[in-house]
Amino acid sequence: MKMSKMFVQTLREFPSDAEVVSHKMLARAGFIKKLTSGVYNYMPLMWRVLKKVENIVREEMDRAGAQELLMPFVQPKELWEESGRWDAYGKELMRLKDRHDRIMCLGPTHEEIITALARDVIKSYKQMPVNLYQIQSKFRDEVRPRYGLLRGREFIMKDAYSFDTTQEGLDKEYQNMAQAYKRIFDRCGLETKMVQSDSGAIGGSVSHEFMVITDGDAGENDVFYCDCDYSANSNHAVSKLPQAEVDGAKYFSETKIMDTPNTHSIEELCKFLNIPATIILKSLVYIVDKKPVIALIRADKNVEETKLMNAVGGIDIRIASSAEIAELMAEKGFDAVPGFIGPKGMTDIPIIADETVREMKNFVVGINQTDKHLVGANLSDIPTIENYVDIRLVEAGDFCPICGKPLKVTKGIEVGNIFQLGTKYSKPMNAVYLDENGKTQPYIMGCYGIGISRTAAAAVEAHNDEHGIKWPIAIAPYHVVIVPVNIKDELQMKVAQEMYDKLQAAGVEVVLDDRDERAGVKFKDADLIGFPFRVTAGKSLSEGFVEYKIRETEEVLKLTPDEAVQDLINKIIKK
RNA sequence: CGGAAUGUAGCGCAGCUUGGUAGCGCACCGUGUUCGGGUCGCGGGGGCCGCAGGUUCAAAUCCUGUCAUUCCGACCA
Repeated sequence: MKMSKMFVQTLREFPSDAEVVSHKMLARAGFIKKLTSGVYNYMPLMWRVLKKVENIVREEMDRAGAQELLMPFVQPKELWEESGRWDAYGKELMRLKDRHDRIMCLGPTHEEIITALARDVIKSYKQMPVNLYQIQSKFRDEVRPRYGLLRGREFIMKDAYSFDTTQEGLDKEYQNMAQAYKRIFDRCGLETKMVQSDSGAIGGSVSHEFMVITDGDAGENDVFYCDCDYSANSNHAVSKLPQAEVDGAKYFSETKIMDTPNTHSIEELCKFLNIPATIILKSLVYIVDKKPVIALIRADKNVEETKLMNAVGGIDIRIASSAEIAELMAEKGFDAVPGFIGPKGMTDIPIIADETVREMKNFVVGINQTDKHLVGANLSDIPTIENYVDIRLVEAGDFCPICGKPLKVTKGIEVGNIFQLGTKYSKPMNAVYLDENGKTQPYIMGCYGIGISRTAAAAVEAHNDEHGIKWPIAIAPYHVVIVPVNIKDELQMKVAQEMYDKLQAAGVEVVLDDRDERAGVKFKDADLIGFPFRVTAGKSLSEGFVEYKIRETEEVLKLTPDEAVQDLINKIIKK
């Protein structure tokens, strides 16, 4: 490729709407151009990168025994009603009408479609196991698109779906996919962690996310991990806690109601009573699927909302507003403001207690009276708790649940995920086969996603410096740029052209920067675009050398043109 | 969906307070100059000042509405 012909425009400055480094770099280097919020044109350089990621994914999926197909991007409402997700999925599902007023949606994922397809084709246990995948654009109408390709509304995704007759079969395929994912991200030059996670709206039980670990702003998820291999997303992490004072006996000799004026926060209450937060039972009101839920937890800890939501089997959760709390109090015949709420009298409302509550004794708890708390209370003094569930948000410094060492926390970008769906879709959609005994059974399903465009952006997050991108070789748009410093210098151009021809003949993807620009411009663009290698034909040609620069390490070698060509062929083609 | 800001040329911005010929830098075209880290000069082209109303002799500028974009929060792969 001649640089003079390339459809690309690098910018002198970063676009003002870019926040994270991958977005800034990709926009400035001419890889992407925004069409509208969260929707981007993939320019030729970007498309080359995306195709490379796709091909790695494709090769590894095929190698793992999966088969590629392509499903429709526009989907009918009816299938989503069958699975129950038409109402459950929320506003991210982009809904639209066709000319006959039939209601459709743009595919944010394809469980419904693949399940419907499978039930038409897979009639017998003999047709399984099977794993089907596709690579295509998805659309999710995100509330707030941002971070360029990391969180677009339209994005490219690989999604795979497996069908098995047994849980053992699913387990096996799940491991198979986990290994394929490891290979895929390794080949893309990305270091990832496989972490336990919540399965969110897709549903199911077991799931893991593949996270690119980054210290940049773009890491959206907290990942807790330990030297011993344990790692989990914050919405799924569990931990052991250090010993804490959980018996308030030395502060309270009897159980009684005490005046605690103006103690609206735990901090104020601690100060007023001169006690640690570990002997306060905190009561929080959440709204899960529009209905109130009370969460109880030791007051020095915080509730992890996804865990709480799962504990009551909901699909949507938020903390209650003070108006909603007031309404709830009025309904139950109390008159208390936040800060004095407690489980007392909360009949017909789910009360979920965290594991930390179990061992508390002689503690302080709200009793739904403003400016009062019950002190020296015990579990027998509050409504019977039927279920103790871990709903606690893990914090750095908590101890690893496996080995007991302190957990560390880091930020990660989720680039892939794997879920065990079980019969979550096959059952409601009546997607069944006949087993060996001629009995009808639902498929046991799994699903496996990789964000293709997000992976490319994550690679930029992980590989850049102040000058621009440093693409890993496997997904770089081109391997090498050859820069004749002055295109009017016949020797420089001749050597550059010869190297270009040889590299191209050997299968190296090479760009010849034949633009009539000053050296500085070409060097800046080469760094910005992020070619892994740059070969400069310039003044040292008088001594018979070209300059050979490795973008990743900034290492510069003086080689003869033939040596440079050979070295590149060795590194890129023969690797 | 709550809070905040911004819409002026492909990109980055000024002008708006105090209404009166639409500007600057980069990019683009022509030309000369320079030639190893975003040269320098001269000459050009390109804008319904987001959109719609209103006030006014006159609106990028003032008023109202609307749309879009971005940031913080909540949510989310």
